[in-house]
Amino acid sequence: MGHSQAEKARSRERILNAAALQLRELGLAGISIGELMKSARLTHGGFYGHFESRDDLIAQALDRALAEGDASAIRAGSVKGPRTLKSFLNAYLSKAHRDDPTTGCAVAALASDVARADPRTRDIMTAYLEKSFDNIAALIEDEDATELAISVMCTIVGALTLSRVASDKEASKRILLAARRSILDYAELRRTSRA
Amino acid sequence: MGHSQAEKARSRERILNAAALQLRELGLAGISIGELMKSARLTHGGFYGHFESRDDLIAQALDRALAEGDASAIRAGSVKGPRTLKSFLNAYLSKAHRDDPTTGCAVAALASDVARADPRTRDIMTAYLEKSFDNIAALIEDEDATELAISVMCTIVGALTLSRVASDKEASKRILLAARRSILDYAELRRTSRA
DNA sequence: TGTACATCAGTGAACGCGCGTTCACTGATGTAC
DNA sequence: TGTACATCAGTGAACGCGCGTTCACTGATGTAC
Repeated sequence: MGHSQAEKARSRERILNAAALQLRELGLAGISIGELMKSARLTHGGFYGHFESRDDLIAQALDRALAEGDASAIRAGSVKGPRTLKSFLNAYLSKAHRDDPTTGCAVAALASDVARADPRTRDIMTAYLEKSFDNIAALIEDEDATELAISVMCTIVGALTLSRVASDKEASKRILLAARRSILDYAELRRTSRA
Repeated sequence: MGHSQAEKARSRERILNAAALQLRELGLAGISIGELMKSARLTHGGFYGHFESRDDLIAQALDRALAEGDASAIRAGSVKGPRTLKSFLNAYLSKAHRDDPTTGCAVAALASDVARADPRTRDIMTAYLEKSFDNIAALIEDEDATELAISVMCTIVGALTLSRVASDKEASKRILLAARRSILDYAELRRTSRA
């Protein structure tokens, strides 16, 4: 069985990582402690040695899912060359991201779930949203970068979510492309109209 | 008790209307047949005289919620004067709409839920999305109205959802305003740059 | 108009099930001598 | 180095609960005579 502090910490990590994936796959309501512990190669009873309650786990898993989705977007967006608005959009609005919610952006995967959740849970995503706005604003040269960044975030989250709703492959692709083109076109128009 | 066909149909309507509200309030996973029947002033057992199963109910309630949310947006958007992109956005991205999901747009309320649902459920929302794109396109004079309409839909659904996530009143308002201003600004820039 | 009967919308007890949570226990490891 | 004991991460049976679903039943209404 083993019981060093380090081993316990490792178990906790396995649970939390699995939860961050399952949260995005199944939604806030879809996570089950039994299934979660099974996928962390443990039995359900041990859960309460690591977390206070299901709510506590969900709060922490949401935090992790947000950080992880963010990190993977940053990685994917800068694979070739420097990180630009365009490279970021290409990664975020890609088929790969659409088809694998479990490792992707937790906002797109969980926004309407979290909108219905208790304030504590909403606080967690709200804090991440502010960070996202800043990150996107940093990719834009514009006199009102923050406002544009907020609207870009709304568009890409909406587009990714709706592309996952769309049961028709063609329609799904069209949503991703329309969002991507409109954002880049708008950014360009603002730049030229300023000159 | 009463048992004319008309009375049964009226019971069914009560159930379906309550379901359409509760779906947007609680999400696909949040609807409970017991609670639903209670709020339709019936007992749980009677449910199966009206619907085949919970899944069947959810499919029909989603359809109704989408239609109802759409109708209310159209009504609100045309209260004063003619229906324009601006008046539509004012209604859709309003505090009133943000604060009452139960009677509002079912896409904003349920998109990430439906993204995880079975194809049958996704079909229902997909069909509605296509209609929405057309409705929005009709409000725009643009040479590529459809593409713009898709991106507008993504932005307003994202904005409304994220404004409901935001636990801070100020931040929530800022999201609605940023989306509204960006969309109108973009539409305007396209118009002037064409000339 | 009044009585007897058929219909069937709605009732409520019962079902099996999976859930979150608790807790007495196990047994591998670390520590003391 | 070897033995005895304490620690405590993880186990698994048990809990109460609410869920979706089934079904024998009730009793108000509509119909036939």
